[in-house]
Amino acid sequence: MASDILDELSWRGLIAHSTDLDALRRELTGDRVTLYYGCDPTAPSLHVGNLVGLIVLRWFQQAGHRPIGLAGGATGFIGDPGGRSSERNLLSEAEVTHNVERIGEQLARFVDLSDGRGLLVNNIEWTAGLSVIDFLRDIGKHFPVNVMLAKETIRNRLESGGISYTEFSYMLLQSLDYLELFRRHGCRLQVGGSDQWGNLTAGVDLIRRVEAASVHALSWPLVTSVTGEKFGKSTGGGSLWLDPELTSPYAFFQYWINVDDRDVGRYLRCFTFLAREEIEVLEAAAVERPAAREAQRRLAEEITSLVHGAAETERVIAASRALFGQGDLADLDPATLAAALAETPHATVSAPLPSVVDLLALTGLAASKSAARRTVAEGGAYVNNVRVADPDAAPTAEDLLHGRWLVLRKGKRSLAGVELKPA
RNA sequence: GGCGGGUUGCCCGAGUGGUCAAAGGGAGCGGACUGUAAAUCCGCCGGCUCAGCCUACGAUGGUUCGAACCCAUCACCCGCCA
Repeated sequence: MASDILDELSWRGLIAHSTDLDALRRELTGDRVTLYYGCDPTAPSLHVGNLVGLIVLRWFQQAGHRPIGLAGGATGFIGDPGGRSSERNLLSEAEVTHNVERIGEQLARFVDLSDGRGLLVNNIEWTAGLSVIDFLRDIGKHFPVNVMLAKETIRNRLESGGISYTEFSYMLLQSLDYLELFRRHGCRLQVGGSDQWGNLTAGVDLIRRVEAASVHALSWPLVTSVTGEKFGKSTGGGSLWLDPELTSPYAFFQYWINVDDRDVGRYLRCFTFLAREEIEVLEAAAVERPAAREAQRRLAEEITSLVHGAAETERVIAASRALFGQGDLADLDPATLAAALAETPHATVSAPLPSVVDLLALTGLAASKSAARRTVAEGGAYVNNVRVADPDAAPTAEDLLHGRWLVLRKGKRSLAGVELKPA
């Protein structure tokens, strides 16, 4: 049963590279294997880019193995040179500490930590007390610089303007993590995105040299959308965060609802735990009846409940159904309308209603009043689904739904609520 | 330490005294079309009290009627030399 894990991951498009796959498969069919995935605390939240890692950990846990989530309190200070063309800005200690805490909470939601079935660690534990001399003698000695220079991440940086010694050293720290987890917890597998492959194998090499042990690394392909690298960037341009404070569950849900038809099958495979047969049915449906958007709906529901829980997902679905439904907004009952608008960006205003331009800016639908003015001029502004022509006109009392609300829309899919505060 | 090159709007990148809120591309936004999709076409894309005004071309100061463009100083980046 547990032997199916690699096949499962492979079917889901989650295997890019691996060290000896057959040897890994043998280990996985035997005893419980301990594996780890690390995230650096570069922000106070993980984003969808890290979601694959969390999902992979859970797959392994479900297959009976023991996952370790690592929050990089130490590596977060250094900055991973991979995937970028220039140096990172260093974070302050307070930022890193705060971020580690938040990220730990998120990791804990995907990995069952009860009864030692999973672990949460911070690499500051074994690096804080490490002296420079010990580090250079015990770790640095095992890293041939010529090998490091050949790694793709380093090479890219050398070609695009250089790299500091600090970031150059990142690989050593990540390798040290693997070594420590091997020693402390018998960790024999590190998983990560394919951009981490160089760091993953560096750890494997270090363990072979120091401990004469053969351990494994497994990477998944970086998830991309058909239209290019903008995956994970929400339509507003920012990242899609897992933290509801940074990306509202409504916006999160909407992102997945709007996924391109060509991507939806792939995303169902790698971002959900739905059974193969079910995904195949959904993929077929997406081809045969694209208008129904069943696959996107299911994808959005699954991922949103994975990240934000079933209850929040119910609220978001209800809101989307109410606001994007065919019916007249005026027909929605007050409770439904209020609940729906609560999920969208919204603003509260008092007595004399502001102009449409002000409302667009106030709710954040438009980045500025100038942008709002443009939207109106372009015919993209709607109040209660009715296009607005005059940017300076203010909605009247008759426009208010149930005497209190306005549904503001920009374009086809950006909605916001406005509530009139009772005088 | 020396010499040379560079720093432009979300990103890339043109611009070397007025015609510059700054070419072009990408991203993004709106419209038409539609399926809260893609493709295509059209329009937009610094801010504001919007036929006008304000702020911007690494920072500061200067020359000039006038500077992203000239000069000086500083900061950072890149290359070559020591």
